[in-house]
Amino acid sequence: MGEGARSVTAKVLAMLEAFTPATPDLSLSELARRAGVSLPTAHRRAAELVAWGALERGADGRYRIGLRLWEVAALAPRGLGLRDVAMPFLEDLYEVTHENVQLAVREGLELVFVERIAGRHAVPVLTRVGGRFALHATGVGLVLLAHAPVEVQEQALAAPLHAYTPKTITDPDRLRELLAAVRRNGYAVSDGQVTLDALSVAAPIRGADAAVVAAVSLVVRADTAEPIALAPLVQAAARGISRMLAPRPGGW
Amino acid sequence: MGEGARSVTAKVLAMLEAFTPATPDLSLSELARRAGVSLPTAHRRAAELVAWGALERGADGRYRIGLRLWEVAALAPRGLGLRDVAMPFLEDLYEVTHENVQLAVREGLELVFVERIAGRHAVPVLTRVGGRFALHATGVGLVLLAHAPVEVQEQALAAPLHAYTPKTITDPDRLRELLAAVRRNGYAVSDGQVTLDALSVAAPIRGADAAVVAAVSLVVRADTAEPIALAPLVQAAARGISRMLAPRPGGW
DNA sequence: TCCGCGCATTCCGTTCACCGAAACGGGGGG
DNA sequence: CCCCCCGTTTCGGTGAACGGAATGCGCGGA
Repeated sequence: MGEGARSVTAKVLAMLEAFTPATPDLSLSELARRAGVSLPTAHRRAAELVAWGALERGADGRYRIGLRLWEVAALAPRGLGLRDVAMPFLEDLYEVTHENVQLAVREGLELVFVERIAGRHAVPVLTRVGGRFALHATGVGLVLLAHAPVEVQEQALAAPLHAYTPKTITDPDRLRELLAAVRRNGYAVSDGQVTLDALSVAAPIRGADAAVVAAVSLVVRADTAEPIALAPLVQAAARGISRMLAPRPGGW
Repeated sequence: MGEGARSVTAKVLAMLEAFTPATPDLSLSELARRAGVSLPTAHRRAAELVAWGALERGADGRYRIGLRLWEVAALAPRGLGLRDVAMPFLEDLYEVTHENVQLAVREGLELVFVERIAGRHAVPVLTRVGGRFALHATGVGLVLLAHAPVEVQEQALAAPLHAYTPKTITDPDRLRELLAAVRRNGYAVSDGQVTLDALSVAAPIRGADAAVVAAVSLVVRADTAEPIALAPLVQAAARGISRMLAPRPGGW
């Protein structure tokens, strides 16, 4: 949001944005400070947001994101809309492997995790439904980047690429080659590129116009499987989901 | 929202609320009409919401709920926060049965579905993640109502109760008895009360202070199982989730 | 072809919704 | 007692927000 004079809408949105996974509940003063609005303004806007249900205020006086906001947000076609279509296929993939299954979409230069199914014994992963991550390291991220518009690819490669582990590929030229291989192979592999103990294989999901709109991946413990063995599974799930997203009356 | 003069925040929220499962995408005029704001106002506010990501405008000029809103809303403790905790148990329940698994919370006089896992061959159910439903007919609804504050129960029973099928219990006295049985038994059964072909068994999930904060259910095709056989499964899942919600450092 | 309708976008004079500094009261700690 | 932080309320000033009107566009029907 711009500095100085800000619209009411901008302030309200800034207040919603003040909540993060690290700060899921906030006092009024914290909320005002994080949103960059004065205390009385935060107080007034918060009262409205609470009355509507976008925020909830607990007995402790602290604010949290409210269920009503989530209800409305659940209508986002690229969020739960996509997830609803994909869910049966994600379930199948999970059931066969009992490993992490992830569904993600690209948002600008990042990915957003739309769904994640993980059993209790699956390898821990640094992802959260609704959370964002870089494109260049994860399996789903690589798929989304490989199929993104060229401008997006070049933009992503022009920025400094964070090295999550010694195996993360941060050299733009190497990454370009990798992205070309992803497009050629029809799947991406991320081996120890996010955490050293995790291997993920991801495949592209195509939407109504055959453009890649999301990616699905399996994340397993490194050294427990070969990517080649996992790829057909993941690709089958991706193809199934793509089929469901294909054009038809009232389609997505 | 009040009539006549309305705050900016109220108008913005009314615009978000204009989207429904039946109308997930709207033209500007439709959005303005549904939200009860003038066209220029809707145009201005929509532009801000789109810039921030709460709404997305497609090439067709139509507006949809945006991914950014969902990202923020994913932080709702009673939404995906609860779902994250419950997911492994829901998965277990799904895997044993391959039937519909549902997770819901109470919001006023209605329930909101927080999660739903359904295989491709499960009985069709009238539920949608993020959607609302009455309390008096579904398994999860009965559990939530049975454990709701007395004022809520009396309020719900005082309203006209919709009969989804001839088997739906709409008589307040009969419903009171049923709710008492739910509390006694530790689970609820809804047999043909929502759709004639569906039987659901639900159990309460308790939060940090042992109060019932959610309910989990299994929905199967009627006449394919006995509630008594399903109840222990559902209750085990509910107990597992409750355990994860129990007080502990940084707990939910 | 012309006309009517609905749509989306922009303009502009008016006004009241919104603002934040300040005040107030409460709680906790030294 | 003083200090600090918090949350809530007050109130005069003002500019952000408003909507009717105008404009231009596309579409369908006569």
